[in-house]
Amino acid sequence: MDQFQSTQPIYLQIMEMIKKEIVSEKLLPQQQLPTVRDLALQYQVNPNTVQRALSELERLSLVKSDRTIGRFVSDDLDLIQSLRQQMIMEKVETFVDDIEQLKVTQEESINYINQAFRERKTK
Amino acid sequence: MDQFQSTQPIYLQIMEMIKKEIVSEKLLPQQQLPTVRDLALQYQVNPNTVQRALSELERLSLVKSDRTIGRFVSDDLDLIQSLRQQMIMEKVETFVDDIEQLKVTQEESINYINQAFRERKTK
DNA sequence: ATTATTGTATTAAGTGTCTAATACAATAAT
DNA sequence: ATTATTGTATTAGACACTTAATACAATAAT
Repeated sequence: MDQFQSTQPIYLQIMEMIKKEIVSEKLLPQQQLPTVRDLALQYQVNPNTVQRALSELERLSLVKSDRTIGRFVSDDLDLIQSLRQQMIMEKVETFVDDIEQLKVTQEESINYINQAFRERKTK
Repeated sequence: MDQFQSTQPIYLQIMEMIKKEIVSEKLLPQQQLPTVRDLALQYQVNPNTVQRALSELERLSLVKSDRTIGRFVSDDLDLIQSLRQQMIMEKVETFVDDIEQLKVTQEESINYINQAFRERKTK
């Protein structure tokens, strides 16, 4: 489970992974997260690195920690929903930026996207 | 012109920028690049950082340097073409990965993409 | 021949990330 | 009451990236 790319800080990559799990409801509102130590084992990184990712998520109010009980996903549905929308738009804008710089037209882009989705459904 | 994001090494970001300029023919085959020192001024970074980006590009055979003359874009059209295709596919796959993790459907994705293109054309 | 310009190399210092080891604080579980 | 488990904090060291300052090598321009 060495899933990290070397060019981006690991704590940011962990943040992003957990954010995705929250907005896609793999982690539900109020659900308890694994402990810092367990996540560190799971991700094969130092507990401090997980701690850093989690405190950033706490800064965004996406998780709350009760000392000695554990950490829980926020129950603020509006916050989660608006974060999801924001993440979607950011991915879309970045993609269209990139693809335009590569001189790919709108029609070609759509074809590529459809093709990629098609390939995923077959496997 | 402080266009760099802090979480990715600058030399990689410069590499990516120049690669995009080559595959999109803003830099033509055999065209001379600015000097290391000029690029450093232009990007507002240390010459060593530019040097690192350029020697990576040289490792990929995308540029060649003639000592004391300067650096030139490769004239290998096949290489450039296949790099472009590879970059496109990588952006597409990454986008579809991300968007699926955000629980966005194929149809919704297409709508978002079309919308983003539409907005660009009006401004 | 001399000078200027090119790419290249080296050394030192500063910063951020990550790990390791350890400890503390609060409280649920026993 | 005691113990175990939770989040949190601290200190030290290793490593990669970046900057700064400087120098060298090769050759085009003069």
